Parts: sequence; structure tokens; C-alpha cells
Amino acid sequence: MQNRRASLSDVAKALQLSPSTVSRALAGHKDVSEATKERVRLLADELHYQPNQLAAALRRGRSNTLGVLVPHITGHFFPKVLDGIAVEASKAGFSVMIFQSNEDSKQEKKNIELLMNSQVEGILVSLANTTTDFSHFELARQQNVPLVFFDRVMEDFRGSNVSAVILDDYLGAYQLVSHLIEQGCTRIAHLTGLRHLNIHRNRHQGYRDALTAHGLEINEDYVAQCEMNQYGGAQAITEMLKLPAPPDAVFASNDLAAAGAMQVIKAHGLRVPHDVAVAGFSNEAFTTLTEPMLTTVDQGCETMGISAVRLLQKMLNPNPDRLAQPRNVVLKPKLIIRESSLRRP
Amino acid sequence: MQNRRASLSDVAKALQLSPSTVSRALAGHKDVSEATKERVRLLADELHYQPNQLAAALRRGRSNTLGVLVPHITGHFFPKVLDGIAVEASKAGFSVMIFQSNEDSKQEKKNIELLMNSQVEGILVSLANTTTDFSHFELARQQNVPLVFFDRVMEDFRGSNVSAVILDDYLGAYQLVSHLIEQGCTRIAHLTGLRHLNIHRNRHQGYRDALTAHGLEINEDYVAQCEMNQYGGAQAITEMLKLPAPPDAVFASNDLAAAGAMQVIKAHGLRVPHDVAVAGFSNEAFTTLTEPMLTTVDQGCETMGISAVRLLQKMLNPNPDRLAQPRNVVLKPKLIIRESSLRRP
DNA sequence: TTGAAAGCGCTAACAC
DNA sequence: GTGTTAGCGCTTTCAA
Repeated sequence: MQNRRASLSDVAKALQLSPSTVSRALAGHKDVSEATKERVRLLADELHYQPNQLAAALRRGRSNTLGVLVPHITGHFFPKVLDGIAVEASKAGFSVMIFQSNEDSKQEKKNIELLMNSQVEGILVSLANTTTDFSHFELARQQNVPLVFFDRVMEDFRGSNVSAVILDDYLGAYQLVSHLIEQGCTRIAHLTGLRHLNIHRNRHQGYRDALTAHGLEINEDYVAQCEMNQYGGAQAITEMLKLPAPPDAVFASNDLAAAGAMQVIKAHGLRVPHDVAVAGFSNEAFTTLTEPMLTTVDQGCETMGISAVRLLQKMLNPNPDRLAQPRNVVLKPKLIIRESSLRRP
Repeated sequence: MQNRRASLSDVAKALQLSPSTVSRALAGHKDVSEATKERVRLLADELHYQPNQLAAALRRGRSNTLGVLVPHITGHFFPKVLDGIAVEASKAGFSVMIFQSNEDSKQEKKNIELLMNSQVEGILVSLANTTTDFSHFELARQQNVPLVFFDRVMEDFRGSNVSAVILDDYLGAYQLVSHLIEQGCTRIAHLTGLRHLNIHRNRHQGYRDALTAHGLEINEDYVAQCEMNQYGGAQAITEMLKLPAPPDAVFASNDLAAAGAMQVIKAHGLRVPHDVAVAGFSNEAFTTLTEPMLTTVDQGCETMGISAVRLLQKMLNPNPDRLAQPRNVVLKPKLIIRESSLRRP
């Protein structure tokens, strides 16, 4: 039953034409007669002819495929960004090959190699949180395959064919903490993730600077590094509530940790936001389902995906007149104020 | 700066060997001398040689790539399944090419063609909810590319190279509704999605049969078709609460709709679960963050992805002795009972 | 307007 | 053990 697929030359033979003419006809080349084009199209349809991309790509040296490498494919953030990437890539006629590193630097290296072997025309990548050695990206650089980092970026990169899209995490955190201060909070805690990742480092710095700018002291007792999930947030806040002067606000670097903390706070009989205000980061879907609804920072995830693809396109088609070097894009976060932090309505 | 990548014959030339020997050496073929292998490996490393998959695939007639087509890449369910697929595919040495149909049948068709053109060795697909015409899948069937449907399946398919992985949605719904009845609920509402999709039809049937089996009448006033999101659930329940005898339990075909309904119920001053019990379907992450926590049905999403890939592998390597025809896999759901439905602790 | 020929980079028969 | 040869299916000069 092995129904071999029809090839270009099958179509050519049946029509007593040469493969080249058929190729041109299907490509819509203008110097093929309308009559021939029509004959070709008709038979191609009938035979369910589908061009072999592999062969075309090999010949052309262009695969029309983009590679994407994310730490994981689950959760809220990455799927949204992937959505943006997929939509924008599709518009530009690219297929997308997706891999996940599972936060493992070894996997990341392997996946970069796989993508390179698949002759992708560019790679969009968000780093695994274990990655501290970046040599595997040299491969892409050397072979001149454009690289766009998004969200979790390699900060000390340099070179002509690397760029990045990030959110202004610092600004988001700064605004959020300023908001908490304006609500009358003075003992503001911060639950942070691994700080060798730019996102967490920047959010933390935004926290510190907002406090300082408003004349508040930084108390290291109010800063905890924890797993950025429900359980981690719960654990961290449990400790802090034992302090002689427990925090009157919690800013967690992501929403899950914030939600976990909020549950513990309420379980202690404390009211949110009146005793302790709570805020997260990411604007996940569930933030309107907690009680009270969670104040957070929206990251414009799809925008990030779209920007990344557009940046890549610019790198693939460099504008010759103005010196359109790869640039870095910094997206603006958006503060989403909800009940969990609103003490003064 | 265009650093052309090193090819097999570059390595061969530099070593005064033939390309075939180099190819065999790198493939670990046993009839190449250890000495040669070593020389080859060393130089390949040094030149950062990366095999061109496109060329290899074209030559071999095997692309080592699987195609995946999902309605959308966001939300809870599909990313989880994709995770399972990605992990299992990677184990088997496959790369994965992912497309989303955006619930649009036209897109679906286009994407299937794209996948076929990319010479994927098999396709995993979950249908768009607008798909009623299945002719675009004929393409794959004709060319003998195995097709595995998951979750949202084409039900009237037949043929040698199509199979499916589904959850026993009927059973999940049946068990869940039985549980509500055991909790003393008698006026159980159902919020359902478009019933031409197998998942919603089956969940609804499970609901009806559970009621009947327990001697309860089916009241169509308690059945609403709505958008399966927070807003849709909220709207639907708002109407029902106006009934002379409003429901004392709500089973929504997904968690978001359940959560939306729960918010409205509480806003009406009714207690969950004592006045109205609430249950959803899918066990999304946020179901432990609502108040009370939401009773739901776990779908084992990763398992579905893993099963789908395994099924595909069996279809690619048919077992010659026993008549290992493609089979359908039906996964068992798992009831997750939480506070939102627990009236009798 | 069409055809002939070459070749993208790799693998696999078949030789030696 | 290693080399020679042919060819996967397509595109693209170049020539007619």
C-alpha cells in the first residue's frame, strides 16, 4: 500500500515537460506560458503533489524554519510567548521547530546542536536557569545563524549576530513596590528566585531601589530566596511571619509564589490586604481567581514573541542603507492593581 | 564574516580520506579502523563539524521529525501534552515540529500540508473545534504517513494508518457526578461546550447517565452550553440562579468555567459547597488556589502525550509476528476531590 | 518559453 | 578498511 508521493519529475514526465519547467510553473515564474502553468497546476493537484521541502531547502540553502529553545513548554509564560512566536513566524512563512531544555544546560547544548543540524535560519532562545557557560552558542555565532535571546538572556554577549528581547523587569518591580509603599506599607518583603538569572536579579534591584528612593531601609530579613512556586512561597512567608515585626506586604517575583504566600497569610488569620498586602509578577490567568484577586505585573508575553521574530527577520534581511545592526528590545511592563494590594480604595 | 559551515567532504579532504569513510567513522561503523575514527572525530570537533540533517534526511528518506498540530499552544492542557510529546519524542531521537490551528479548520489544512512537505515521519494532531470536514487528513493517509489523534479525535476514521489516544471523558464525568450525588446534591447543573467535539459530548453523556443511574431526573433547565471560560461559566450560572429551584451543584466541563461560576455563586451570598457544590474538569494548576479549592478530574496530560508518541512508534515499526495494528488508547481519568464539593467530610 | 546539466551534503551499494 | 559511484528531489544557471 506504500503510496510513494508524487515528485516533481513524476509530474514532468506525465506532462512531457522538463522538471525545471514544472518547478518554474509551480513557483509562478513569469516566463512560463499561462497554458503550461495551468496544465501543471491541474496535474499537480490531481496527483496530490506536495513539494519536498527537504530537497528544496538543501538546494536553496534556506530551510524556512526557525528554531525555538525554551526552558519548558508548560506554565503560563512560555506558551504565551510561543504563541506570539508561532503566529508571527507563520506570517513570515517560517515553520517553527521547538525544543525544551528542561532547565538543563546539557540539554540546551544538545538542542542547539540539533537546531543547527536542522539548518534552521535563526534561533530564538530563553536560557535554562542552570546555564552559566555559554560556549554552545558560539556554534551559532560562528556559522552566522542569528540568535535572539528572549526573557532570560545571555548578558555578556557581544558580536554581530546576537540580540535580545527583554521585559523591563526592573521597572515593573520598581513600580509595583512604589505602589505598595503608596498604599502605606513599610515592611515590604521580597520573595526572589535564583539571582543569576537576569529577570530575578533585575526584579530584586527594582525592589531595593524603590525602597531606597522612598526613604525606607532595606532589611535583609525581609528578603528570601525560594523556589518560585506555590510551595516555595508558602514556606518562605511562614518563616517571615515568625519575625518580631513581620512584613506588612509581600512582593513575590512570580504569581505562584505570591499565591502560596497569600494562602499562608490568610491561614494565619491575617487579612489581605489590610494586614499584609500581596503582589506577584506575570499576570497569570489564575490571578483573577484568587481571593482577593492578585495585584501583579503584566509582561505582554505575546508581544515578546512577536518582537523576537521581528528582530530575527531584521537580522536575516539587514537593511543596507542605514546601519541596521541587531538591536535589543526592552518591553515595558504594565502594573495590574487588584484587591490584594489595595488598602486605600 | 560568512563562516561557511564545514561539510563532510571538507573533513574528508583535510584528512585525505573519502567522504564515505568519514561518514562511516562518525556513524561509528564497525569496519573503520579505530585510528581513523579517532582522527576523524578530532578534526570534526576542531572544525565544529555539524552534519546537515536536511541532506541526510533527503538521502535516507527519513527525517527524524514528528509533526504536531494543536488547536492552540496556550492554556493548561495542550502545553502539558506537548511536554509529554516532546520528552518522549526526544527519547526516541525525533525532533518535533509544532503548529497551531487556532481552532481554524483552514489553518489546520494548511498546517497539515506544511508538515507533509517537511517530510515528517508521523503526525500527532488534536482537532480544531471548527473541523467537520476531514479531507485534509486524506493526504497523510494516502502517503502512508501515520496519524495519531489525541484528545479531540476524528471519530469516523477508518484505515490502516490512523489511531487515537483519548481520555475516558465519559467515565470521568460519570464518576464526578456520582460523587456529587453521594454528597447529597439532587439538582445538578452542567455547563458544557460545543457538543460536536467528542470530549464535550462524552462528558455530557456521563453526566446524564450518572443522574439516571441514581434515579434522578434530567432537567434541561440545568444544562447550559456556554463558552468554556471564566466569563462563560459566570454568565451561565447567573441565569440558572434565577430559576425557582436553582441548582445545588454545578459540574462544568472545564475548570475555568467552574471557577467563573463559583465566583458568581459566592457573590450571591451562597456558600460553596454547602449551598452549591462546584466541580470542574482538567485539574488545572489554579484549582488549588481558588477558595474553596476546586474538585476536578485529572486528565494525565503528559501521559496522553507519551502514549501518543509510543503509538506512533508502533505504527512506524510494525511488529511483524503479531498483527500489531494501530490501536486506540483510552486513558483513565482520576477524580480529584477537594473542598468545593465536600459537604460530608 | 523551455530543456539540459549541475550540484546542495549526505549515505549506501558495490568494488577493491 | 577504504574508495568509487550514484542519487535522494529540488532549483538554477546557461544554452537553445
